[in-house]
Amino acid sequence: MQPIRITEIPQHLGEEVLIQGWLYHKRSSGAIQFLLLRDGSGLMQAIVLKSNSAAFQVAEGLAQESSLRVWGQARADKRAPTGYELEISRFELVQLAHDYPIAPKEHGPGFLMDHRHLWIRSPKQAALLRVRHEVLQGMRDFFHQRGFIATESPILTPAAVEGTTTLFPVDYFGDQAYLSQSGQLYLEATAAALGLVYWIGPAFRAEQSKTRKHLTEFWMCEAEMAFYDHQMNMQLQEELVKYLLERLLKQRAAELETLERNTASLQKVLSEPFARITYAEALELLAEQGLPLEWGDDFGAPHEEVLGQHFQRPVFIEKMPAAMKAFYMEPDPQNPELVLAADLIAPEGYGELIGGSQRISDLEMLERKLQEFQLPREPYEWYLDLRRYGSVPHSGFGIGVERTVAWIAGAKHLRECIPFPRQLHRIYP
RNA sequence: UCCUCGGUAGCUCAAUUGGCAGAGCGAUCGGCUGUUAACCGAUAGGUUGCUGGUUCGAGUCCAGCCCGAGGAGCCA
Repeated sequence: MQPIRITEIPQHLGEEVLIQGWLYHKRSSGAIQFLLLRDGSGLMQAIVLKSNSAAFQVAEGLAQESSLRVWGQARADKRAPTGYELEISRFELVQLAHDYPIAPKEHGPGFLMDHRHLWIRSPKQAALLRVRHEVLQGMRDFFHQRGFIATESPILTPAAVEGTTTLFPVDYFGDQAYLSQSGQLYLEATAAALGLVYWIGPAFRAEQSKTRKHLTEFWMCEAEMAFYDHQMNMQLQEELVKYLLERLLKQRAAELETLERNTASLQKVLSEPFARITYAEALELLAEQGLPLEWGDDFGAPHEEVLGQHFQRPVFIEKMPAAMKAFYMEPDPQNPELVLAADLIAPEGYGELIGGSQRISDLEMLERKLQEFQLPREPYEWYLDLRRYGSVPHSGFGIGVERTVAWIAGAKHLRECIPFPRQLHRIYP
């Protein structure tokens, strides 16, 4: 008999089916035992009656997370937690588990993180990982549908991309190399080769960050578009985020339900355009809200919170002072003190989702900027080549995978939005 | 790196002014004819993070260290 997955049960009511999975939880009441099974796709209740003595005996000896194959009749039953249950006729115990460490009760974050390899089996964590899958698959589909080429940037890099954030050093046959903090510069090269490109890959930041919004190893989806200006860039970002939201609300409603996500605020985001304000307007708004900033100051967590609260939807903040952003950003033709960059701030306190900008295409200006930012020229020679040979206006952005997952899923902490998070002083398991 | 809080059974937590180390969950055994983190009874389970100090006596007070959590800065 071909096994079916728990999510397929509604299509097999009244049939004898085979489910392969693990025991999530067990209850018993005299002549009946209730087994809560999980198979990776979902949870479902199975029952064993005492009249089936062979199966009943096996069920009595089962402990949490024992692996098994069960055969039985699938049916609808209002008393079952998911509305469906399986009356077991036969068992095959694959492996009997003993003393599973994670009990069906509350645990502290330290304990759960030490057992992350097992924690991901619990319903909410598994749901988060399915949401993550859908977000990543959505990104791939979105770009593929628009004719973007999926490409790659190197993880081992010879120099800092932006020269600012702390990097993880790696010994590279005696030379100093670093784990990449962004694939952007390389994407600019592939965009000049392929036109429209994107990649999804890890980024590494050795910041001593210790907050729920940061990981030392996280995933970014970065896109780079030849002949795109700043406005087209923001438009594409908005379309991507809305596509992901719409897809998740449709395809992963069950997971969002498991996660107890209030989807009304997400639905609302779909119904209207994202807010767009300039850095100068943001400063005015923040001053009105009692959080004044000096010109040139970057936003902190409380400022992002206030902006998100004010708009109740994602908000682009564009045209920041050039000095507070990266060297490669195109100056605003209206005011060269500003750059054609935009950050997309998520609502509900989830922080910065996207950072993007139009890139400098003029060779002389880029050379000048390297000097202003006191960056060495040699490591960037190849990057300058892109401005020597067929330079075009181009733009791009990077969207944080975990932050997108956290926002859509309503997760409190980024560490739950990646299978094995890497955090300050935590690299086990 | 800075600020705040914490570390007691496998887990989540109690323990009065410094005076016999406790409960629930989990585990094990038994009971219960539809459970919803089922319920009822029993059993096992401890170097109170580490080192030193004060004291007749320290889980409790003091000092140092280690580890964890939350927040800040930085960013995606």
